[in-house]
Amino acid sequence: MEKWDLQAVVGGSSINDAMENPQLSFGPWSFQQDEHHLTSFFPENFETNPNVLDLDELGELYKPFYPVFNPYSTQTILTTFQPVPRDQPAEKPKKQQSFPVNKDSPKPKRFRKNQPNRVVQHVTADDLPSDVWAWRKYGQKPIKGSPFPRSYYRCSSSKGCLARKQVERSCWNPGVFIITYTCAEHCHGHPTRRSSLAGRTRNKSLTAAAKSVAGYKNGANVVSPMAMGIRDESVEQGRVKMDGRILTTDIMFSDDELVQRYENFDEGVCIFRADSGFVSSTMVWP
DNA sequence: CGTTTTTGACCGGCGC
DNA sequence: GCGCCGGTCAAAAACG
Repeated sequence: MEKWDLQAVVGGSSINDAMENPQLSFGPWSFQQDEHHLTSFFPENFETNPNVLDLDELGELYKPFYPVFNPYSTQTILTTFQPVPRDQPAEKPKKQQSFPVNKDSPKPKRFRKNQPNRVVQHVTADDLPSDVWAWRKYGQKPIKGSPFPRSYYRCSSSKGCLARKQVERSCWNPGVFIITYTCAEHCHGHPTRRSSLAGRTRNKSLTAAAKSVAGYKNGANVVSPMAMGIRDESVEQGRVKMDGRILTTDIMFSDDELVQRYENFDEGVCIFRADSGFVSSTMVWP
C-alpha cells in the first residue's frame, strides 16, 4: 500500500482566527514549503486582491469540481493538508508563492515552526467511535476564542510512541468535535488488549458525555483512519466512496454556502471557500 | 496496585 | 524584552 506523508497546512488560520478575522479565510494563498513538501499555506485578503481570479498555476492545480457532496455527512477530515508520496522526491518546483495584500487587510498569522504533521477530523458526538488505540490524557487547556477547552492525549499503548491527539469542541457547532492528530503514525501495532482497565472507565459513555456541556472531557477513543491505515473501512464512517477513492466531506457546509471549490485529486487536496469565511479541504485517497 | 484523570505550573514560540 | 498563548509536565486524586 502506498504510504503518504501528511503535511499540515492549517497553520495560523485556525477556526478561531477565522472567526476573529473572517477575511483571513478567503484566498489567495501564500505557500510555505520545506525541502520536499508543501508544509503550509494561508489565505490572504481575497476581496481586495484581483490576482485571485488569475491564478494560472492554481487554476491548473485546483480545477473547479463538484463532488458528491453530502452536507449530512457525519465524518469529516477538515482543514488543510497535502499528502505526498513518501518514496518519491517532490516533483513540483519549490515555489514560494505569495500575493499582494491590501495594506488595510490584516496579515495572516504565522505558523509555529517545527509543527509536527497534523491530521484534523471533525466528527459529531454520536459518531465518536471506539478507537483501537489506547489514549491517555495528559493535559487540558482553555483555548482563546473558544468556550470549550482543548484536551491533549498521547498514545499509552507503547512507551515511546509519539502519537498524540487533541480534542476540542467546535465553537461554531458544539455538537462537532475537532480532533487533531499529531505524529499520527504509531510505532507499534494495534493493542490487542488493555494492559489494565484501571482508571479508564471514567467518561466511558462518549455519547452521553459529548452531549454534556463539559463534553470536552471525552474525546479519547476516536479513530484515526490515517494512523490506522484504514482506507475502505472509512466508507462506513460516513465518507463517500467515489470512483474507487474515498472522499471525505465537510459537514460544516451546505451546498448553498459553498462559493467556490478547487480540487486536485492527485494531490488529495480540495479547497472550499464559503461565505461563512471558513476554509477547509477534502482529502481523496488514491 | 497499576493505570488514568485532573489541574496548576512550567516552558518555548511568537507577536508587539 | 515582555506578555500572551498553546503544549507539556508532574503530583495528587480517582478508579477498578
